[in-house]
Amino acid sequence: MNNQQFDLSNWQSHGYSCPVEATLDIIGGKWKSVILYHLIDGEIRFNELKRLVPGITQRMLTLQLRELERDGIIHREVYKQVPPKVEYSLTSFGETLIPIIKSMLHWGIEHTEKIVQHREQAEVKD
Amino acid sequence: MNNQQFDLSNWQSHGYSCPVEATLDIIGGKWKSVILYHLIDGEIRFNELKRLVPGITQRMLTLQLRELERDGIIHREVYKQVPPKVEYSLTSFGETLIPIIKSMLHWGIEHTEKIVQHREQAEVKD
DNA sequence: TGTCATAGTATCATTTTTTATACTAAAGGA
DNA sequence: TCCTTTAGTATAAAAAATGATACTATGACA
Repeated sequence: MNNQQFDLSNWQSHGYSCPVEATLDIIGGKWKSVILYHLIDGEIRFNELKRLVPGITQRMLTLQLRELERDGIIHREVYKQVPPKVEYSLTSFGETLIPIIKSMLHWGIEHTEKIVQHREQAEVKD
Repeated sequence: MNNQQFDLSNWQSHGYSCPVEATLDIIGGKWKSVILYHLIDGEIRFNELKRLVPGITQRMLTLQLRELERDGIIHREVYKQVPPKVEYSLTSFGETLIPIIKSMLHWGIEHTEKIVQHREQAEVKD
C-alpha cells in the first residue's frame, strides 16, 4: 500500500507531528464535529443548537462555539433584541471542513449498526 | 442549504444523537485518528508506531490500540519471537475509515498554515 | 409588579484523559 | 553472568475536559 499520492513535501510541522494532528486541533473533542454537522444546513440560534445536541450543557456549548469562532470556523451574529437572538453559521473557511464532516456522517450512517452489534457481542463475553 | 442528500431515514439512534457522534465514538480522542493515519500505509510494529506518533506514551498507545482492536478496526499479529514482535494493521472494516482520515489529512495539508498564522495574530492582541 | 424568554456567565465538583515512572519476561550475544 | 531488545503492565499523580447548578440582563407582556 502506498500513501504517497499525498504531497507532504510542503508540510511544515508547526508543532504538529502530521497534518491529521493539526486538523484534530481544530475539530477535535467531543462536541465540535457534531456542532459543525448541524451548521452545514445553515445558520442556527444558540438554543436551537442546544436542542439539536442533546447532552451538551449550556456551558460546553458556549465554550466550543467560542473556540470555533476564535479559529475562524464559525460566525457569530448578534441581533439587538430582547430576548437576545444570536445566530451561528459556518464561515467560508469553516465550509472547507464540510468534506470531513460529511465523510464522518456517511461512515456513521453506514456502520453504526455493525459497531453497536459488535459491542453487544463483546458484552456477553464479560 | 440542504443536507437531505443524506438519507437519514434509516438512521436508528442506538443512543447517539446523530451519525457523526457515533463515528466519533470510534475514532474520537487525541490519538486514534493519527494512529489510523499511519496504518494506512500497511502494518506497523508497536515501537515503530511509537516513533511515528511523537508525544504519545507507551501506555496511551497500548490503550488506544486495544480499543481499536476491540472495535474491529485494527488487527494485532503477534510473532512468537524474542524479543517480541507485534504488528498492527487495519482490518477490512478499519479500511472503511480511510476516507475520513484522508479528508482530515488533506484539510491539514491545505489549511494548517492559515490556522497557525491566525492564532499568532490572536496572540498579539493579548 | 411579577413573570417569561434568550443567551449567556460564574463557581465549584467530578470525571476522564493523559502523563511519569518503574517494572517484567525471555532469548541472544559479549 | 550481565546486558540488550521489544512489547508491554502496574501504580500513582497531574492535567484537562466536562458537568451541575445557580445566577444575570433586558424588554415585553399580563
